[in-house]
Amino acid sequence: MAVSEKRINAVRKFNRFYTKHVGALNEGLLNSRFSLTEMRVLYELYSGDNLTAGDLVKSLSLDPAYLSRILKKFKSEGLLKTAKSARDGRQRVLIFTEEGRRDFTPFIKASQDEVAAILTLLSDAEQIRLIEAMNLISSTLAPAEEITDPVIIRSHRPGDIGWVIHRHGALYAQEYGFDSSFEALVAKVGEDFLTNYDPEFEHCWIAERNDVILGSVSLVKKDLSTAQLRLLYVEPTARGLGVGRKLVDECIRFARRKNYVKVTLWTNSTLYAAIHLYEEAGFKLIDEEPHHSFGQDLVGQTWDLIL
Amino acid sequence: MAVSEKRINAVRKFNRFYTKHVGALNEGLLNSRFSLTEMRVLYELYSGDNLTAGDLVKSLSLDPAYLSRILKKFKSEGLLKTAKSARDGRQRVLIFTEEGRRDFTPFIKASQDEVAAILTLLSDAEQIRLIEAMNLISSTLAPAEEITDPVIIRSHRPGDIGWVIHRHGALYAQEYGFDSSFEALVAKVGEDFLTNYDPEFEHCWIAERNDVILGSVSLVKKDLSTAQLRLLYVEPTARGLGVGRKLVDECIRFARRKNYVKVTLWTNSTLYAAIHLYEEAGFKLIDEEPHHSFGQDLVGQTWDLIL
DNA sequence: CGAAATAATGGATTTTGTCAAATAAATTGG
DNA sequence: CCAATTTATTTGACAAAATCCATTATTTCG
Repeated sequence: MAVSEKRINAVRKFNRFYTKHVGALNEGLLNSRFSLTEMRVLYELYSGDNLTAGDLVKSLSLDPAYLSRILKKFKSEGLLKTAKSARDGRQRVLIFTEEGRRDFTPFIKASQDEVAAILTLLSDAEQIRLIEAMNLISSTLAPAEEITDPVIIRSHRPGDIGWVIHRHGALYAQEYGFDSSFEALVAKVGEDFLTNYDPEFEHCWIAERNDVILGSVSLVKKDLSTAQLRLLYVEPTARGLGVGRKLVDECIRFARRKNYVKVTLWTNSTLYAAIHLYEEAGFKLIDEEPHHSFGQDLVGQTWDLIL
Repeated sequence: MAVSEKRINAVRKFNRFYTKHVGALNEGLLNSRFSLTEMRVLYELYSGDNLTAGDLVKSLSLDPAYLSRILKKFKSEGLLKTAKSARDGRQRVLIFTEEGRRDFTPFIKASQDEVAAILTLLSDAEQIRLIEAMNLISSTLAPAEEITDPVIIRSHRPGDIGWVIHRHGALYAQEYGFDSSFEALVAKVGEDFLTNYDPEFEHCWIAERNDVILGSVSLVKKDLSTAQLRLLYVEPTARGLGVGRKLVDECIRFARRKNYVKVTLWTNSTLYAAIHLYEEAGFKLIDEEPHHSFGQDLVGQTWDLIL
């Protein structure tokens, strides 16, 4: 399948742009006593554990001979020490000395400061979008085996319900053409949740990675035995990470713990991704009914899960 | 304002990731007769026009002497020719010879093929998302002088009111320790606006730059002759751009146009930045009254502007 | 006009990276 | 078990890439 030449060149343009950008960042560290390659080696050793020369050769694509000399220098300076590997007598495990770790920490700090200086120029929203974009690129281009940062599920904090309203309003308008009355409905639900929230029997979960929110869901008390799942949302950029499944699972676990007998939810037939999640979790379609809302002809659905 | 360490490290992680990624791409071109730096010089010349050595030194951050040697080699190989600049006799304009252009084209092709090979592994939607993410990163990180993009004031769209709730909830919790009941109040106001919005006499303005929201304000009808300014918000990182002033001005202009007699607003005494804006716009403090709300002891203020 | 700044280059040197071969320990296949 | 092969690291010799300092030719500025 042919790929559009425009897209190819857009990617190449970004490659050149980012090469320059990283180059500029590295210049800041350039007047130190370590070269760029030495820095990369030290950083890899700093963050990894029990690494051998061979590991570094592979992960940094370095010439073994070159690396050997770099390590020799570090050893002679007292930054590193080596220990014969227990598993393989040919290997040396590389270990930072106390002094080495102390000497190198300032460079980590400097590198962090440089990035921080760039981030402070951006608004909170810009930072979030930047990191989301970076995560998207990494996970798209990374070989599957590479691990990405973990998705964390936490309880809601101030601002989170607003975020839920914001994202529902924006995304459903964009993808399904819903009008403002949908955002108004979500705002009503959100306001109701914030005002009447009973922590004993209700909860809201936020999924995030790197302090960037990826999705959310809430569970409220409908009556003594029934909980209602509401406002499930997953960022388009986070699809495929299992965020939706994790959120639904949290809901069900919480409902069980609180001795609810049933979890119910209302959704619309066009929201395939969400409905798929509900089916997988064991929800059954109870009722369907057409309605005209949010400027669209829709089919509302009620799904129940008996616990 | 401090930037989250998680975010800093997420960015640094991406930098390392992309350094490796580009490094891997470059390896493909490595067994050619050009070095990486030579390649970058040739790309720059290939895509730019009428460049001088100085231009390249700046855009690629190269040592002038080093570049001079690279160019000398290219000239001796017949890839490039130079012409004295008309504007400045010290400068030489660098021009690809026919032969040079012909010789270099295959490398462009090879680089395109390499990128194409990666893109073909992705679905159409993934390609689009990848490129969008790259564009976002480029425009976000482009050198400061290029970020003089204008701040635009526009009317609200779906999702915007949610954003207003989100940012109020998050920032006022962080800076003033307000609890969730504040977010609930904002959500109530927002929901009310969305539900009862009368475009003829009410409005909400969003300030944004590069499609990123920086602030907002709304004006609603209180009675026939009085408009109420509500929910003024400016991103902390956008302070000093005149966003707040622009938003308040819009409000007042709109109120005048709609023949309101008075604009009123309610705020709290601790919100100095906002109050300063109101004073500058001509608002007068009418009434003050202590209250306990949002988990804090506060002093509520009513300000009026007679039009 | 003369002094200072700028664009480009040459000389000398250092730093960085590469290739081939050597050493030493493990693994494999009979 | 042992010879052959493979793997992890090191050394030697060298080449390529990059830098520092000084110089020349122009231009710009006061």
